[in-house]
Amino acid sequence: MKRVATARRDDAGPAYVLEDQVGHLLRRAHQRHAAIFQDMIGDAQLTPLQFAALVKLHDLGEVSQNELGRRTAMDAATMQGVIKRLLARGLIDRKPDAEDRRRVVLSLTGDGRSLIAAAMPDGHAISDETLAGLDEAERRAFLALLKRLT
Amino acid sequence: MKRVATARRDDAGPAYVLEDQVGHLLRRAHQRHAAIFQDMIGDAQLTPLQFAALVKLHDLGEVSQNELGRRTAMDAATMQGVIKRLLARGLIDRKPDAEDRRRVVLSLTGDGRSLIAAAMPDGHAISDETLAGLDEAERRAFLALLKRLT
DNA sequence: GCGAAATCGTTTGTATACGAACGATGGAGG
DNA sequence: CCTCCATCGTTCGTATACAAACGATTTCGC
Repeated sequence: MKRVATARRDDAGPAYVLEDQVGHLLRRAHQRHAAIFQDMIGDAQLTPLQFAALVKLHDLGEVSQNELGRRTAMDAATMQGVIKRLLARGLIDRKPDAEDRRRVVLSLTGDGRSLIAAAMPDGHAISDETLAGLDEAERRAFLALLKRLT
Repeated sequence: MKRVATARRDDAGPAYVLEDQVGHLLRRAHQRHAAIFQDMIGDAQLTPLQFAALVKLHDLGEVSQNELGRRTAMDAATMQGVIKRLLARGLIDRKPDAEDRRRVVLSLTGDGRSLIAAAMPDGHAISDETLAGLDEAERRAFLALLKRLT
């Protein structure tokens, strides 16, 4: 008897189909989200990471650079670049921490505060559009499972 | 009556919670997968994209550079770098296409073929470990939903 | 045929992503 | 007090990721 499902493969293991691998699918879904983000973020001209950093600064008020990195899942080296660009655009402030001289304290400027407040609805629309193919129940199920993979 | 769930927010829209956004979750899941990949790929010293390119070349035999990019979801500029590094390691060959002088034809070398054959089981193990938190039914449901987001 | 449009591969510039190493500082323990 | 260790922010090197523009080539429309 020949196996039907695996056709002409004689080895024991299942075939490695790139399109079925979770890593490949995660990468493609992330690509699509980034494209949607860029299309829908509008005038703000923010990248997903810059948006995330501003949102967290909006939530937290003042926070050290490394702590902001942990809250937004960026490592210290990546944080450098993101912070540098937000500083250059005058969206955030930076001052030394009085109690720990290793640290710097980050916070939003007035420009940063109004820009992220205006962009917040876009953030919701972007998440919505990314999940456009799924109905409400499927979205809840997908997000719950996705959270367990982090 | 005050709303309980939204506490002190007076606006109409839902709060923007970074940790609940699909883009942020996709990014973190992809980060975790990349870390697992690096841990488990072993001696082969391949990145996820290099692995994907070799797998597709293994499946297809000969293919143009742009076509390989489409099959692996890489744009032409990204492809450049990946192909350059695989060429430098002697894992792939490159020759002009006789019928279309714009194209180059890519294929695996003997080294490339044996390396990807040896690494294929690692690919399965990496996908398995990435999904470690989910049972069989959850994995199927998650992958089916994830495919619909690409 | 022939001019326009599309495709192929390349290069440049910007922005993640992260390992590794670094100097400066802070905290813990003897 | 003083040494060891951890943490903070920085820099360097490598590898995606993609927009944009480019020259060379092919195909399409008429």
